[in-house]
Parts: sequence; C-alpha cells; structure tokens
Amino acid sequence: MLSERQKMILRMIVEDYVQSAEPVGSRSISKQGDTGLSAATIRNEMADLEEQGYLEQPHTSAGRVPSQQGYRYYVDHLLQLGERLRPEEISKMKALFSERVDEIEKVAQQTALYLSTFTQYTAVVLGPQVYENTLRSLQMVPINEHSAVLLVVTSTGQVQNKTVSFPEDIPLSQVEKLVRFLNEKLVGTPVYQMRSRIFEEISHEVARQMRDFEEAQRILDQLLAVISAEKDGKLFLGGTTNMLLQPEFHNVEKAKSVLSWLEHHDLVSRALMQESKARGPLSVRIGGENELSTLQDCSLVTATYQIGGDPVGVIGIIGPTRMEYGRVIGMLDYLSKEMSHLVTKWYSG
Amino acid sequence: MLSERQKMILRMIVEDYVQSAEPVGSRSISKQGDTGLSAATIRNEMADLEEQGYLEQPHTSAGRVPSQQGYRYYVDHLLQLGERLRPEEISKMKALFSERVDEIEKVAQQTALYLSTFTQYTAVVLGPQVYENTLRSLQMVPINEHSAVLLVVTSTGQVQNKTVSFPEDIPLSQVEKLVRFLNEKLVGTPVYQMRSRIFEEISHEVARQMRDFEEAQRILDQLLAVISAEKDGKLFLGGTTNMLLQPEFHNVEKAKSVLSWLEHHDLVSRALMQESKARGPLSVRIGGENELSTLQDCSLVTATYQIGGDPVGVIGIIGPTRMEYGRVIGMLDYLSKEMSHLVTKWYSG
DNA sequence: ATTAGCACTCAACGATTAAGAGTGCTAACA
DNA sequence: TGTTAGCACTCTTAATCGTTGAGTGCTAAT
Repeated sequence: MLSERQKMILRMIVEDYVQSAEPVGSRSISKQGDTGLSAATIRNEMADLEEQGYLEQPHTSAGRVPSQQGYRYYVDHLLQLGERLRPEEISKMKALFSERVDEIEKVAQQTALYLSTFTQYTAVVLGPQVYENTLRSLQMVPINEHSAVLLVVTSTGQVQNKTVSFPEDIPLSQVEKLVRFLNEKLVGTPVYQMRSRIFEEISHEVARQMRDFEEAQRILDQLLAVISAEKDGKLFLGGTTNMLLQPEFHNVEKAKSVLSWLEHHDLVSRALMQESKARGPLSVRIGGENELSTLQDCSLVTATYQIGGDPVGVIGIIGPTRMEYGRVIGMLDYLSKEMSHLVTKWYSG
Repeated sequence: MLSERQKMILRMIVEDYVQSAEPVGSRSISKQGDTGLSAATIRNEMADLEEQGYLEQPHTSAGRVPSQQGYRYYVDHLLQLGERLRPEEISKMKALFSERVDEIEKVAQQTALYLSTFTQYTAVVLGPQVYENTLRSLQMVPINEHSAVLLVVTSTGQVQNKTVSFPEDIPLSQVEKLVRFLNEKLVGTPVYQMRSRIFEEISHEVARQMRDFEEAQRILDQLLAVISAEKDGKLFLGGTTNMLLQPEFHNVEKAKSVLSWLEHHDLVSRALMQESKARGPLSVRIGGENELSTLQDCSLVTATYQIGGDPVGVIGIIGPTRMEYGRVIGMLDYLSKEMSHLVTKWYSG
C-alpha cells in the first residue's frame, strides 16, 4: 500500500519522465515547487517505491524510471482526468465532427490523422463494423459475356464489390436469374447470418434451379467471399512514422519491428478487435501486458465507439510505454464519444 | 570518354559497393580475380575516374564510392541486363500471374509484395487507370427516405460508390428518375469525358426536368465526385519498412522523411504518374535527379505497364542510390510486361 | 520523522594512442 | 610508355584512461 506522499512522488516521477525521457533524480523532484521535502526524504521514498516494484533504476547513480507496474498504478489511481486537452485541439476536433459527413470512412481517416498529430503517437482507427447490418440489395452489372460485377449493398450503405466470371456454357440470363432469386430471398438478412442461411436454405434450392450444381456452388462461394470481405472493418492508420520521433525507437531494430507489424493491417485489426472484446470500452495495455511480442515495448490504448451500447469500432493509440496517458485517454475518450454519436446518427438514418 | 579498362573498373567498383556498402579500395579490385592489374594501376585509374566525376572519396585514405554520375554511367552503359533473376524468383512470379485472377487489385498488391521481398527495397504499384474506361452502369440503392448509395460501374468492372443524401422535400422517385435519365444518356461515355458532357449536354436538361435547379446541381456534383474519385489510380505499397534495412537509412531523420512521404499516397501517386509521363516506359532517377527533395538520397526506378502501347499504370522501386540496378530493372521489366499482358487480357474481356 | 553531509558508483565525455586501411607519389622495370 | 613495387603520409576507427558530474545510500544531527 502506498502512502499519500508516495503516491504524489510516484505521480511526479511518471509525469517528469514522460516529458523528459530521462531518469528522474531526487533533487529535481524536491526542487519542483510545492513539495516541502528535501532530496534526502525523496530518496528514501524512492528507495521504498523501488523495493515495491513501482520504480526502476537503469543503473546505480542514475535517477529512477517508472516500471511497468509503476505506469499501471499511475493509470489506475493517480491519473486525474482533468481536461488536459488544449482548447484549440478541442475546437479542431469539434470542427471535424460538425462537418457535413457523407462518408464514414473519411471521418475515420481524419480521426486517425488528428489523433496522431495531436498526440505525436501512432493512431489506429478500426472502421465501424455493424453486425446488425442487413443486406439491402444485391446487384449485378454485366461486363461482358462471361463476367460481371457483383455488388453488395448493406442497410448502412456500405458497398462491397467483386468481379466474378462464370464459364462460357452458362448463359448470362441464368446468372441474372440467380441474382434475382437471391435478392428475393436474402434482402433484409443480417450480414452475419448470411453464410448459414445460404448454406441451409438457399444452396440446394439454387442447385435445383440451375443445371449444374457445382457451378451454382462456385458462384455462391464468390458471393460469400464478397460478403465476408465486409466482415473485417477497415483499418485506418495515422502518423505511422511518429513512432520514429520517440527516442525509444531510435533503435532501428525496434522501430522496424513495430512498423512492419503496422503494415499488416489484418493483424492489427485482429489485435484491436480482440482488445475491444476482452477489455471494456477503454483499455490500456502497458508494455508486457500486451500479448504480442512486437508490442512488448509499447503501450496500446484503445477505446470503442458504440451504437446504443454495442461496440462497433475501435480507436486507439500506439506509442512507447513512456506515454502521456492522461492526454491520450482524454482524447480517446472524447473522440470515441463523438464517433459514437456520429455513427449512431448515421446508422439510424 | 572512358577507356574499356576504366569502364571495367567503374563497373567493379559500383557492383562491389552496392553489395558491401563500404568504400572500395584499390586492393580489393586488384585481387578480384580476372583483372591482371596491380593495385597501383587501379589506383591511377581510380584517380582518373574521380577527376572525371565518376567516383568520390568520403575522405582521404578511404576507398572510392560511386558518385551520382558514376551510377548514371553504370546504368546507361555498363549494365548487362543478363538474367540476374534467380530461377525460383521467376517461378514464383510466374505463379502469381498464372493464378486465376478475379481482382486486379489483388495482383497489384501481390506484385508490390513480391517486388519488395525479392529486392529488399520498397515497392510501389500504381493501379491501372484506364482513361478509355466508359460508364457501364449507374446504379442507385436507396438506404432510407433521404439518402442512397450511388454506384458507378465502369466497362472494366471498377466500382466507385458514395452515399449521397438529398433534402427531405425531394422525393425519392424524383431522384430515381434522374438516375434513370443519366443512365440513358451517359452509358458508354468515356470516363474522362464525363465531366464535360454533364456540363454541356445534361445539366440544363436535368434542370428543366427537376423543380429545383440548385438541387439537381448538387446531386450532379456528388455524382461527379464519385466519378473523379475513380481518376486517381489506387496506390499499393510493399515493404515500406525495408527502407530501414538499408544502412543509409539507419539515420532516423532520413528514414522518417522518406517514410512519411510514403504515407501520403496522393503525393506518391502524383510523382509516379509524372514519372511515367516524363520518361519512357522505364525510368531510372538517381539521387539528385529526383525533383522531390525527399528523394535526394534515393533512387526511384519505375516501369509502366500498358494496354496496347498505352501506359495505364506504373510499378516501381524506391531504395538508396546504392541500389542493385541490374536486378531491379530486370525485375521491373519482367513484372511490367506480365502486368501488361494481364491487364490487356483483363480489359479486353 | 526529516535533513544535511559525505563517501561512493557509474555513465558520459574528451583526450590520447595505436592500428589499419587506403592513398599518392616516386622510382624502377618491361 | 605503361605498369608496378615500395614507402611515406593521411585519416578513420577502436580502445584506453582519466575526469566530470549526476545521483545514490548511509549516517549522524536536528
């Protein structure tokens, strides 16, 4: 258990170190205004804090650095979520969300950009992924005799498309008939039920109507591929190279490992999705708390945005464990709420 | 003018330096097998080459390094484009192009990936951008009473979509009528003519039919926005972080400047487009030959791929000036030809 | 309980030195 | 005349060695 004084000292150390990126000595804490304590006293407390695992010493005769546990305690107990956001930042963000929005993806992209420029860390935004989405319309536009573009439009206006081709011996009219049939049967079906409904109810019926069972299957498969592509929410990154601004990533090896990971959007998406499921609407993963080995030296802070309580997307920040948790959390909190409003309005018409 | 021997020495120096990234000394050239020349002779020739601007010396008593002019001469005169590609690479690339392709974008993405993994540089692929594309179909799928998804399908199967909303007082039927009308008038129109045709022929006619001229205009504007979004070919990157593998980018500042540039897809696209227009089907820009200050320390090698002689896209490699030009050019040459075949087949049905 | 004082530790920095790679030049040689 | 061996010279790189200074831990006094 930490005394009030220890808490204060721990907070000061964390905040000092986050700014300076250099080990914090007892003197600089002692001198820092309000504490009427001498360096020696601070030293004693620091030794205590170190013994309890909240601080670390890079080497004897260096100052102290917060340990992972130290950051954790700071985030859990010492963070005052007072408005750390600067007014001009708030007004910029307000502007972003008050603009006429006609593409949710633009907003996601912009959010990532703002987040990253304001924080100087790397921002990730996982686009909304609405499972309650239903099929609005299935359209086919023929391109030539044996291929066509298949369009899937969902109730929220998201569009997926894929060019499919079918063998010469199947006439276009046949395929058109199939699409009409699917439309009749499937419009209004939630996207996440699509797969099972196709298999259980539609598949055999289609086969009966079409001469060639295998071909019907193939076309259905392609259709499914279009729909499942929809399932992965789109990922937007902002300020990827901000990683390189942080002294802890001046080591090119480390930088490369994180940056390459960020190149694999599928992996990042998965990690974010998992995060939003495992933890609540706001999650802070510090260093080793991350399961991915790539992120051992990073902190990942994420917030979900929701429609009526249902999380549909994630926004987050990736940076060094030495992170301005207050600002980051504040900003994510603010933006995730704005995003929630926006998508709620958007998806309810 | 360079003597044959000087050419040989220049070539050896370039190739040695490209491998080792360390200044090349006279000894190592002399020892290197086939030349029956002593180090002293090499030294004399090297001094000559330096005087003529083909080589540089980082400092007295270091070996020589090719200058920009040196690389230029190497690329222009010394490169034997013999098959530097390894058989297993060729077979992998063959596999890529022989697969059943149903999305050109997958191929572009894969090409970027292969290029970057084979070369260890950063690869860029500018997706095909076919100006001869004509409008195949304009579709509208209503989402609710006052908004709908607008779909533009081109003759090559590319799809653009945008959610548009219209004011409450305009009934859906009115908009549907507009879309039908536009479809009748515009199907078959080349994309690049769309804008002018709408303004010159359609605009006023639409206004006559619709009660509110301004509203008609607004909807047409949105439609145009969808079509022009099409104009920028999509950009695919591969191995962005490979940049960090190169010793010349261990300097974080330099690395950051190039990597941040790569984040701005619009800028990169523009640069590539310009490159393909200014230079022929294969362009090599070495260091300062690049206009962008970001690329002063890089080489940018690009190749266009074509449909019947018309360039429709670009593939390229970005790396340090100390680049394996032979391999890179060979690979780009091969892949651009394959891409040409593919898109030609694809876009002719 | 707090603090002043002091001895001690250790990274960081700079200067000095030694090693080694590579050059340019000269003189000898074919 | 072109080539080469030899040698003195240059300059980077790495290693060594004090020196400095920040910061600690401990003790004794308040």
